[in-house]
Amino acid sequence: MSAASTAAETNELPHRYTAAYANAVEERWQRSLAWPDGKGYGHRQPNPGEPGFDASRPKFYCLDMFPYPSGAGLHVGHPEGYTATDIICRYKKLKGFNVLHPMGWDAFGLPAEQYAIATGVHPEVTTKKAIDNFRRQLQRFGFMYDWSREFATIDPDYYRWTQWIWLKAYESWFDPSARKARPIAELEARLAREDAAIAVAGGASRKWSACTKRERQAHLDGFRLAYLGTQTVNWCPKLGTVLANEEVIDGRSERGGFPVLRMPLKQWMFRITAYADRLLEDLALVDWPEMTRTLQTEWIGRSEGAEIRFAVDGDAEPLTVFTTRPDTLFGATYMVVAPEHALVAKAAARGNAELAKYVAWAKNRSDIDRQASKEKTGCATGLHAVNPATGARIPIWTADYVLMGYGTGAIMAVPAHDERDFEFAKAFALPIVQVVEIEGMPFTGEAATAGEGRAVNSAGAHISIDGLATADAKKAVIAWLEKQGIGALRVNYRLRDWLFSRQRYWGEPFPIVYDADGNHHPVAPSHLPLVLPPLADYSPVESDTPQPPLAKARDWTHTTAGAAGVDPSVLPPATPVVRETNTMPGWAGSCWYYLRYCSPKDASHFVSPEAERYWMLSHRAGSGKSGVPVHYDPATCHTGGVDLYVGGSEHAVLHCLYARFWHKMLFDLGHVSTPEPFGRLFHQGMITSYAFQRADRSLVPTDQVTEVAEGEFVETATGQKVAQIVAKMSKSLKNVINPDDVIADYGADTFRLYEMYMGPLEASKPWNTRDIVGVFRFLQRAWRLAVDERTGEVLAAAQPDPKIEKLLHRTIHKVAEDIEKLSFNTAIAAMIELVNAATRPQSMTDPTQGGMTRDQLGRFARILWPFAPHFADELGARLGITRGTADGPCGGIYAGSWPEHDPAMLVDDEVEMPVQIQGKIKARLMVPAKADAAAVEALALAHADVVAAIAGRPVRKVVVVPGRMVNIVV
RNA sequence: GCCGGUGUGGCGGAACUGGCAGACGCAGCGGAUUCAAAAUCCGCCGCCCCCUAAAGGCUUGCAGGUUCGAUUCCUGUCACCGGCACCA
Repeated sequence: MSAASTAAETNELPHRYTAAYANAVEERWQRSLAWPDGKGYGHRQPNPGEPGFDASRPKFYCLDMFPYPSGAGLHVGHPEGYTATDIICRYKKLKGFNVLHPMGWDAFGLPAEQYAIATGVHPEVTTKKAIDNFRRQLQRFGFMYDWSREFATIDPDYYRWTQWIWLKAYESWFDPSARKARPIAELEARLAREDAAIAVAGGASRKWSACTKRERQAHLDGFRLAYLGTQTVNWCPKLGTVLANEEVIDGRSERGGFPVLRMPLKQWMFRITAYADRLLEDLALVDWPEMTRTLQTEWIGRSEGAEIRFAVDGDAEPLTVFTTRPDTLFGATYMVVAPEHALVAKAAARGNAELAKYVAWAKNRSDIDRQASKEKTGCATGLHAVNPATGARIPIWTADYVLMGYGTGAIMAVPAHDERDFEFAKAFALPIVQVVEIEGMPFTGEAATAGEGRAVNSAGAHISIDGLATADAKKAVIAWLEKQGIGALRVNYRLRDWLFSRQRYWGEPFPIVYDADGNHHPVAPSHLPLVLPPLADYSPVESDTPQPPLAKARDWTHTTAGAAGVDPSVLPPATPVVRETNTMPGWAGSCWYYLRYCSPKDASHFVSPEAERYWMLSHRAGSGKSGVPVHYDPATCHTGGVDLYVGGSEHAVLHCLYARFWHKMLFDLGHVSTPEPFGRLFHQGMITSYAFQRADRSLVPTDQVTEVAEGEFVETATGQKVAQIVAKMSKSLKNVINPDDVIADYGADTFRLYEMYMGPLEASKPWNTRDIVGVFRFLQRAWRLAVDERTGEVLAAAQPDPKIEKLLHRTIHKVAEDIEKLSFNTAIAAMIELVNAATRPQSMTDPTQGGMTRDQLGRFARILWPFAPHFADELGARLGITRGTADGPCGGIYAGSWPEHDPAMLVDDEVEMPVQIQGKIKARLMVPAKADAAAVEALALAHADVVAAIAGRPVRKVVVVPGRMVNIVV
């Protein structure tokens, strides 16, 4: 299948565009455009204020999702998005934009650490090797990144600022009245000024001035955006680490089968829930795929309802629940609390053995198990609550279908109108009372009826809502609850605060120390970075209590406040302290990397304010403003951020939500100028591969299959027929394509063209090696059109062919339009059509006849340049239009030189119009493009074929769409 | 179960705002060139009916609807893919 030529051909046609020739051309251009420092090649984009910066040009910030360099190198999915962004960036350069297109490495995290533990090679070594390999591969594709801006998240110069941003969150709180983050010092000053009463340990409250420093600190800690909180996690003592839910099966670790405990663990959290509403609202302002916005909306999961406090028999503390259906309060016949709920512990303390047993069982039941079996389980607590509407004494149960992490971890159960409550009531013989009548859904007692309707059986001594529609009933109940002081309107979110600690080595250390009393204190920003200490043994510790690997670095963890860099006003320098040994999760570094690219070398800011403003802030199209805005103005500015962000939809929720959260914090604190990080987001589809499937749906590796006939495959060993299907590429199926091999066989330009020609960028599509030759032949044909394969001389027509000139204008127009739409497959199709039309027939012996003129070839080279840059640069050089120096604005073809097209060339004088009768085409007719409807109708009705088809029937109606078609109804 | 997406020739795909379905590429077939082959150039190429051709009929997952006209809009339905999943 190799496109390599034979030796004989090479001798005869030394300038034939073969794979070897393409590779030589590509490597030569990559060398000739290389920067003297050897750090890359291509386009270096200066910042405002730097030499060579042109303020008159518009800006375009285009970003690829941060790659995680694995030891396996690039797979064919990586270059798909990267080629797309390279095309649009090169196009924007030809259109005269200042283009920021950076690349770097997301290099902390679990995969590298697991690999290191398995191989015994330090993650720093393997990670750096993987980065070097990734960079080499990306450069071989000819992607014109600004390599002068490259960095990795593991660089101390970078994670210094990751730690700095985390400290900003630590030092801030969310002010609900202003709906934004503010320095916590402002809160502290206000509390002192107002001498506010604050809650202190033991449930008492005390004036600020009467509180101890500790009490004040504890109060403030409850407001921090980065705070120490407790969350139930899957802890595996044997593995010495926390496990994700999907890594736990039947209470045991997926790997090794070791017992896993669900235990509460104190860890660093982010108060992302404070931003839930803004994260939701601002989704309306960004140009993102509808699907992604929907996913984030559902992830945040806003729901409106009420909080209701039920009095508990024999307990001063009420039981608070959240419900979206306060109108069904009369139907609440029992209560359920999560097994982790504080009330359960109180009840169990009375010596209820059965309850204790149930709770112990439920607590260790993993989420996976709960999902596998939705059979209702539970246990009565022996406690009772009072339904405030009916005054009835109702039992309080505990059951694991109520989740501690949502709402208040407690519900009022309305079995008549909630499927889950109904199942539970049936299982434990609890009373069921209908309180809503739904049209078309009579309540029979056989099943719950969920939905809106009218309240029934809802009249009591204190409140009556009978007959009210659900919406009104809700309002009435909430108003009554508020008046009684036992409830209120409340908004609840599915989104939970973000667990930000990992018991792992390969991550950013937290700039935090603890004193002897366990109080935490920040490291002063001036002492950053807090460098990850080198550790020879970074494998997890087997233990019943979490002991992160960093705990082994005793010399590092045990230090003094002064040595750690704690401000002397906070702790005296000689105070012994212990460092935080958890590290940040893999997400940390990717939450703000797009900002660092704006000024990657700035030693005094995480991003230079001027650079940040230039690249991130812009006026909205049609706002009538131009130039760089001074500050964000919602009336005239774009929501902001990166102009085009391209990456897979697997990051649609977590990464894109976390980054938005960080960005909004920084925006509130005045460190960035836009409310959103990514103005426009696009997901490229997945590149799949063919795989083979037996009749029983099991899969067969590709190398164990033989094609016996066109499209017919059998398993080689058994001769059984197998079906060809589309599947993800995987090592086990042996259907993985290595980009290096494809480049060797066809060259990088062909690879780029093939991936863009496969189909729409957003669609997932199967790799088919057989199809690559199509775009390779296109390049060969284009080369042959312009260059003599024997001599290497340019072959140009002396005179332009008017038909080709017209087609060239149309192609220029279409390619520009399609690039703007990211419709690269159709842009390439248009260029193929142009080249096919201009190709000389074999019978044409005089090369100055046919083909294109030098000028036409030059314009063609420019529109091809974004797609196949090496080819276009080589052609451009032969035509004398390529500068070919490393520091040119584009490296190759000139910036701002996208060819003009003449709009007059896009219209035809005469058009062919089909004539339909009853919607079926019966004739075709050539009419002047400007002909009016009446004239076209007359021409159509006079046409011989039309007359014959009408066959004397009366014409009832004639529809004429000028320039399109004629439809005659008889 | 819920939400979202996608279904077009042998294959990947194209089609503006409801207006000629199948651009372009692959595969296949035929021809020119060649001693021959490769490469190249030219042409054919949705399905059915048919010896062939003309003519005709059918065709955008399936069944309906709206319309002069539907791949496009609406209703129902099937299949596949993705996400969420006891969220009160």
